[in-house]
Amino acid sequence: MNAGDAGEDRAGSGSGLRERKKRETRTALSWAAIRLTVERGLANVRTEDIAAEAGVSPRTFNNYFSGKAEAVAARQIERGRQIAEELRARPESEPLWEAVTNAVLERFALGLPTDAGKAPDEHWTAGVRVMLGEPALQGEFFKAAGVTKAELTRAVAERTGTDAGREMYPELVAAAVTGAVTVVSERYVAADPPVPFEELLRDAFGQLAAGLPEPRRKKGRGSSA
Amino acid sequence: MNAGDAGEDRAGSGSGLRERKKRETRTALSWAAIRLTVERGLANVRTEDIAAEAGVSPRTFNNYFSGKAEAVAARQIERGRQIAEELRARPESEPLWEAVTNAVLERFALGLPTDAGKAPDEHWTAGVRVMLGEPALQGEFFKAAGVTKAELTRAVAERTGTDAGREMYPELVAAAVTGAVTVVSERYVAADPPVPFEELLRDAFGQLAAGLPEPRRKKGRGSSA
DNA sequence: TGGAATTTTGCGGGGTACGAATATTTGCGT
DNA sequence: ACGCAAATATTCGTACCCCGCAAAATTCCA
Repeated sequence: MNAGDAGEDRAGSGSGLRERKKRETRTALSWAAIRLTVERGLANVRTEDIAAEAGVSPRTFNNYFSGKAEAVAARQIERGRQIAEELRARPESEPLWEAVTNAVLERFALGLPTDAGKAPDEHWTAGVRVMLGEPALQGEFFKAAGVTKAELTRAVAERTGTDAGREMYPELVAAAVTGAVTVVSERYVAADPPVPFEELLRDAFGQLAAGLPEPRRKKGRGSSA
Repeated sequence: MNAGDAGEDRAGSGSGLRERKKRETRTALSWAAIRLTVERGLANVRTEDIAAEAGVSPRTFNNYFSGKAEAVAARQIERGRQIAEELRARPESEPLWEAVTNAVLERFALGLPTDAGKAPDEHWTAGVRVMLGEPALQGEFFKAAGVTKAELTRAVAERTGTDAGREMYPELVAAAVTGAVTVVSERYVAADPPVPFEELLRDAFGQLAAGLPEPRRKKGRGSSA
């Protein structure tokens, strides 16, 4: 195998020194890529810098990631994977929407400034907003969402006893959920008078579960949430 | 302005010679990129080849597109734009879901082999399937879907008289729709006993509009759609 | 402990993206 | 019709990126 290859590289698989080091290097590289990008902007970060930051040779960087963008997005993929994992772990008794909501809240909304007492660090969050807007990264972010969708599809299929190969249902749910989470996250980050993540999420999922009913507007006013 | 820049470059804007030539060059480049990629695979296409195919200098290619991937995806973006446009053009009387369904069918399902009498050309369609799977392109494809989502968001907001800045509703609808269309397209392309596009689409939208109800499975079998 | 499996690394080559300067084409006023 | 100004295309040069290859270093396990 060639280091970062797609083999059974899953986060918690092997326990040998080898596997652990590989995972550590991978995380270190991804983390370095993120930090440098937030601080200087993607264009001013060379792969060489990232490698140096993680303490490996430049060539090794490309053994793990095919490019800067992929390295930055690796974190999001990991988070998505954890959400799917959490969904599988929810008790069978929970209705699907409740389980999904809880899974997202459990694994996604952790460590967010409004919810935790972290130091928001204006400089950092501003940089993050810039990073999320980088055109060269958005493709990879969407791609990450695609991976998450795939994992959620499997989890939903399992949970509802549906055959994802035959029915569209699990994939439709997964697509709607990832889409909604994306929307919610953007709103959450951009909200100027900050809004609790959970509130936005429940609102969004509520609309989805209700079939996205068209808000009948009376005369001139839009209805308020 | 520098050729392919983001200015008011919209498909049907200016009518001068300048604007037209620009649009023609752009389409020629995108089309060339697609054709060569389908025939040889993305890795065996140099930007130089694409430029040559379109009859411009290599440097000019990069004045229009930031890379091969973007050039290939340009077509999809255009299609998405047309769907949003069609949605705006649907009569106000149509309920939202119906209007969306019609808009998609009108502008998306055109020229599909099963529906039209085109020559399927096995060689070509096989190449297309390969292209759609190219990892280096998927990011850009997702990005294209993102652009479409944005356009749909505006169209839905207009149509339902909702303020997309305040309410999540239009964006949620747009996200769910683009997600569903993606799922449907994949199924349609992969279906071995071919299935009509319209059938899949109505099924998917039906489930969305119904709130994606969890199919209560009885004992051992999944329910059929 | 010793060899097998795996990973890291340096090197080299083919390409890509883009800034700057220059040439060319188009739009438009007179 | 002419010629100037603006927009666009081209040429050239540079920095960087991605990856194949094969040698060196590390880890595994019997």
